[in-house]
Parts: sequence; structure tokens; C-alpha cells
Amino acid sequence: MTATDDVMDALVRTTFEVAGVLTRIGGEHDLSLTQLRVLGILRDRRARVTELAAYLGLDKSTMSGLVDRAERRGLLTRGKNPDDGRVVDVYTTPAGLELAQRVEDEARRALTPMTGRLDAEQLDQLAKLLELVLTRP
Amino acid sequence: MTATDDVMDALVRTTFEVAGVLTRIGGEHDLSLTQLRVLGILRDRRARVTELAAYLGLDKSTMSGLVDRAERRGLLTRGKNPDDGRVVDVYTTPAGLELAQRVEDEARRALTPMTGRLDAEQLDQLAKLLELVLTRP
DNA sequence: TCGGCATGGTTGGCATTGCCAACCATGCCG
DNA sequence: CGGCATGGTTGGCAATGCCAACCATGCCGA
Repeated sequence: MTATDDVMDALVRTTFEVAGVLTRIGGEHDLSLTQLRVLGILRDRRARVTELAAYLGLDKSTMSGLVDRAERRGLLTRGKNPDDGRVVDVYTTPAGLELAQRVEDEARRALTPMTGRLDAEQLDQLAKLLELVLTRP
Repeated sequence: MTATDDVMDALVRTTFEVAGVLTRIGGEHDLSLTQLRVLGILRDRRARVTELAAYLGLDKSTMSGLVDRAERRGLLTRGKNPDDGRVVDVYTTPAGLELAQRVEDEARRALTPMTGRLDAEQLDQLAKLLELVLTRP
């Protein structure tokens, strides 16, 4: 078992742990992990359907359905793009934004036990190391 | 933005990144993330249906269905527990074990780009920090 | 000993997620 | 203007996941 293997195991276990927390918190607001991500992306900016699908690695038809249901729930809105008539822009409603904010707050609180046992220096270290891990080649 | 917030953001992004890789690798073998986890658990030991469900945070009926399909595919087998007639033990078949091993190998290879830019000391550091994160209170 | 409760699984019904193929509308360009 | 490319939607399908209802087994206590 190499050091790399150890890290990968820890990464995978952490992944399931964090995903579990997010799934639980999302579920309490009837949001799947994917809906959570969509809402998170649209918190800052609007995006077109295909863009969202590509970003999450999903088929565009899947994203169309996700937007459908979120729109029916009043969380998102579809809008025509003035520059290109084929494009459908998606953006959050105030209700969607508010829900995204609340879920994010709860998620941070729910994740606190995981980071809680790290001191300031360890937090910095971990953030830096994860940034390295996330850096695309 | 506090140091804790930074770490949480990095953790969440890492989670989606790793989950994406695992989903892709699993998908290449027609395995969902959940099936992957079940197979992973049963790599070492056998387990009862409810135990698996509890471990993954799923309803027992969901697990029953998962086992159904995996059994139909020849990856798992159900067995009666000699000590308790109500219990159904689940364990892998040789084919399931072999598939689990192959997927694990591929997953390690696919995750290499993420850990690749860390030197030996950083790998150790990251492993230790993630272990801290994973430690249950 | 037996009647009731608890535990472990399965089943059926439902909504969601996700894929693919087919399709429509718009835009681009020779 | 006639194709081709691009962006979305639709319909059909399988898998995931929940809940409620159910069956079988085990465990007691009266």
C-alpha cells in the first residue's frame, strides 16, 4: 500500500462522506445532489442549458428535465437569449436564490464536525493541498 | 470568507470531482456509484441486506433492489444465515470480485492525475489531514 | 405454550434521474 | 437559398430511491 493509495482511499471515503451530508441536507429541502449543484452554479451567474449539462457531465436532455422540474417549482426561470434565438438561458428566481443560500448555510453547519478537529494551520494546509488536487493539468 | 469556508469549498469541489471520476469509471462497466460501493464493501466481507442499506444510508427496499439486479448479473449471491432465519447474507461471486478489482484498478489510474502533482511529503500530509476529517466524533 | 411485538426482507407503486434517438427551430455559410 | 451545424425538447426506457404494506422469523411475557 503506497502513500498514493492511502490518499486515494481517504479521498474516496471523504467523497462519500461529504456527498452523504449534501444529499441529506438537500433531501430535507427536496433537492437532489444534481439540483443542488445547478442551483449553486446559478447562484452567481446565468447559464444556458447545454452549458449546465456539460459542466455537470450530463446529457442535455437530462438537464432539460431538471430545469423543467425546478422551473415548475418556481426555483428557476427560462429566458430567451437575445443574441441567439436557439439558446435558452436559465437563471434563478428570488425563491431559488433564497433556497440555495439556506441550503448552503445548512451544509456548512453540517460539515463543521468534519473540519472541526483541525486547527487553523491544518485548515490552511488542507485547503492548499486540495487546491493542488483540484488543479487541472 | 474564513479558512473553514475555504476548506469546505475545496472539500465539496473535490467531492464532485472524485464522484465524477468514479461515476465515469463505474459507468464503463455498467455500475452505478452505489453498486460500486456495495461491491467495494463486499470485497472484504459478507453483509446482510439491512446492514448494507444502513451503511450507505439507503432504505432497505432500495438495497433489496440493488442486490436483485446485481445478483441477476451474477455479481452477488444471496445466502441464508444459519443463525437467524430472517437474515439474508449477501456476498460476492468470483465474477463480482474480479469486476470489483478491475474497477478499483481503473479508478486508481483515473485518480492519478489528481494526486500526481503532490510530492511524497504532501501525500502523507493530505492522508493524515483527511483521516482527521473522517474521524467520527 | 401461545399470543403479540420486534426484526429482516420483499413487493408494488410512485417520482426522479439519466441515457439515447428522434425531432424542431434557429443560425451559418457556400 | 439549400444544406449543415448547433441548441433544446420530447418520448421511451432502465435504474435509483422512497414509502407503505406485507410475509416470515424470532423473541418474550403472561
